[in-house]
Amino acid sequence: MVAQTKQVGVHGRRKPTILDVATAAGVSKSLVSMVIRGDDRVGPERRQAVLDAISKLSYRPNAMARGLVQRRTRILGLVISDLRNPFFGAVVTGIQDQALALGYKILISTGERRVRLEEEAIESFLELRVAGLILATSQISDRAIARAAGAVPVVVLNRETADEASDSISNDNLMGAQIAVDHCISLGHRQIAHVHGGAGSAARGRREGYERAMRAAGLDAEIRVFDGGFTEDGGYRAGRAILARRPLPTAIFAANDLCAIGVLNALEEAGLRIPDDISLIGYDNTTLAALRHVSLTTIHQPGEDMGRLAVVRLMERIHDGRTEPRHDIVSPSLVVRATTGRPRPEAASQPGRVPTISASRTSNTLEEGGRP
Amino acid sequence: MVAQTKQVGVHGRRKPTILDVATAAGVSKSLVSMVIRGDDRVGPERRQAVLDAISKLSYRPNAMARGLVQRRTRILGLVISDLRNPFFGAVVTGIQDQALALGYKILISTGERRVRLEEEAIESFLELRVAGLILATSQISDRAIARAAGAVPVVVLNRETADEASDSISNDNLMGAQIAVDHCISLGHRQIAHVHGGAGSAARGRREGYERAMRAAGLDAEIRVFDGGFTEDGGYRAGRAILARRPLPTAIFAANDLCAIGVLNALEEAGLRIPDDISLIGYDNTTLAALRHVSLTTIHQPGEDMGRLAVVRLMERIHDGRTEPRHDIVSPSLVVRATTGRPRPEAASQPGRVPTISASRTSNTLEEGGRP
DNA sequence: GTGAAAGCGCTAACAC
DNA sequence: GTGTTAGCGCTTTCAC
Repeated sequence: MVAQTKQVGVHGRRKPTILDVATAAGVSKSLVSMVIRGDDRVGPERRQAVLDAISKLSYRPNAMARGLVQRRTRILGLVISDLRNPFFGAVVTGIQDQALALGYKILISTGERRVRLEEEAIESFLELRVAGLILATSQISDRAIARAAGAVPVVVLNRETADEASDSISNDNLMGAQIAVDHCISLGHRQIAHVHGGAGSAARGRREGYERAMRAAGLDAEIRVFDGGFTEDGGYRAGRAILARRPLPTAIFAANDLCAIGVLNALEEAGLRIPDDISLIGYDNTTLAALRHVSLTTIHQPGEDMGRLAVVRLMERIHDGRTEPRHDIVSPSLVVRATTGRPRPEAASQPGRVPTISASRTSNTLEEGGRP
Repeated sequence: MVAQTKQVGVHGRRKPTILDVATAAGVSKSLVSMVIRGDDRVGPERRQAVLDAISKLSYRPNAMARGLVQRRTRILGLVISDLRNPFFGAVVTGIQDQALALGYKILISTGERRVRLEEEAIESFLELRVAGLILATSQISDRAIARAAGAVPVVVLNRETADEASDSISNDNLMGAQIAVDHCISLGHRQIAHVHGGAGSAARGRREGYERAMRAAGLDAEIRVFDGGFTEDGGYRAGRAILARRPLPTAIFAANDLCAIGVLNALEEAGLRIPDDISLIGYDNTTLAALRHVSLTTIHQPGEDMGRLAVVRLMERIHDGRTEPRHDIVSPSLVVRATTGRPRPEAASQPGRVPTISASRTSNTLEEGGRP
């Protein structure tokens, strides 16, 4: 009765169950269960017998069966919209660290920036009965978030939720954008353009911050917003659009690092030198920005900390039964690297230089750009 | 009997089951089940009643219960060692595409380059009874792979497995490395160093290919291997090590793009110009290499295709019952960008080049460093 | 300490 | 077409 042989390929073989282990070890089901769960009131010899049987059969407990009966899992679902954005690498590290420390596993799903897929990913996690959900995606609808939050604790990263039922952790995009703009202004720039990040709320905040800072500096008339997106490609297109208009801005604040890189590509392609001809500043302080070869001035947000905090917030709901929403806002900060400098004294419209690929922006370009 | 109220926070509430839906709709469990599964022999009015009840209760089928009884899931597990390596972005895209098309979902887990965590991730997937496993990690032990392959179809990416039970898909690292070295040689380089990628088998293959190509060209005496790793950091350290020895190589073949970027950083920091002073070539053709600002000559491997193929191979085992292992090797190809060029003809100045102020300064540094 | 029994939520025959 | 029934593999009282 134990060994029915219905074999389809190597893996069609029926996997051993706890009952098989019990039989092999000559004990009962529950004894095996206790051993697996580390219950201490099991005799050492029987425990060993069970352990032997487990390894002999290479038995692996069925997480579904266990989850079913316990009515819970220790899995946290993480939905990331764009795996290629290195900012999420930092976030994942933080989440993973904290979750592991608390005995939870994390499973990641990505919709590859397609809203439909992302919502399906959430749905799948919910069907799997994950203990909590971390949403690092700006594209999903509020409705979808509310739906999810009705079923399981949810924390949303870098997105303002009007939702009462979910927590959120964001960096202060308004502040970050203002810091970025103020940095440019303090260097002497006035014509500062912004490349907008698209539909998400993080993008909206950054844009809003940009406009506020410009207005606060009396630069209302200089506000220029170009459509871009959170991708290199979007940035590249925005860069081309910027180049097509006159006068050129003397500084550009891009929605995020990826986008800034795209802008950078477009500018360099046109023979402009950064920061001599145009200053450029990004957002996120990803590893990309830190590459010495890129050396992008940017706004730092503490991704790892945000990831860790997300798990903590989840646990408060899961274990402590908290129900009031919490919305944490972490402060961004400025990281000055090599893509921002003083504007040229003379009008900025001489893209005639021959750009050599590697020497276009090395150490003493700053001297030249800074010359009075 | 249906509504027992054991409430812990908002989410402690017992989630609706198929029975609740049946009661609400005034039908039986199995009728509900049929509706959910899209069985066509259900009357339209009852179907609608069920659908209404489902949405009213916001019922969500329990994937664990379903999986338990069906003894299978339609989930593919993907273990990635390093989310920050953009090469895997492409791989994930390919896998996701193909899996979705075939009605499978994918779940990703990462060990953040820590072997222990990666093996635990595999174990978790196995306990979850995933239908198949894709391993994109070079660090895991053969033993662990064999273990996994004993339980479920496994395909390993970019790693040679001696294992009989699992499939693999790799690019031809030997060939790729040879292409890289030959490219350098054809440009006139002889002193070509290699930055080794560490413990993985992909790294080993690339190193082996490097050495073979060098020997084939009669450059046995010029073989220089520096420890690096598949990270920017490792590359940076290797770059420093290279700089500390004389004579400097005229070209460097790095284990992968990330590593090459690190080398690049070290070289530029020392004032060297690429490719004028030293040529540099990477591996993977990640988005990183394609950034115009980096513009790294590199070896392309078709990540998306490899991802898609991985899913296909899995399906062959899952559905067609294939049991003989298949080991696919895809061909890498050369992508020439801006980091490789002819070696300097012994400290002579390069005509036809328009050096900027900074460029002339940095080239001086090199002459000094390169003098015997 | 240990074993028997009762489900967890669902699907899949199998009757009606 | 529709309802009834018997488990899937596991944990968890509760007797012994």
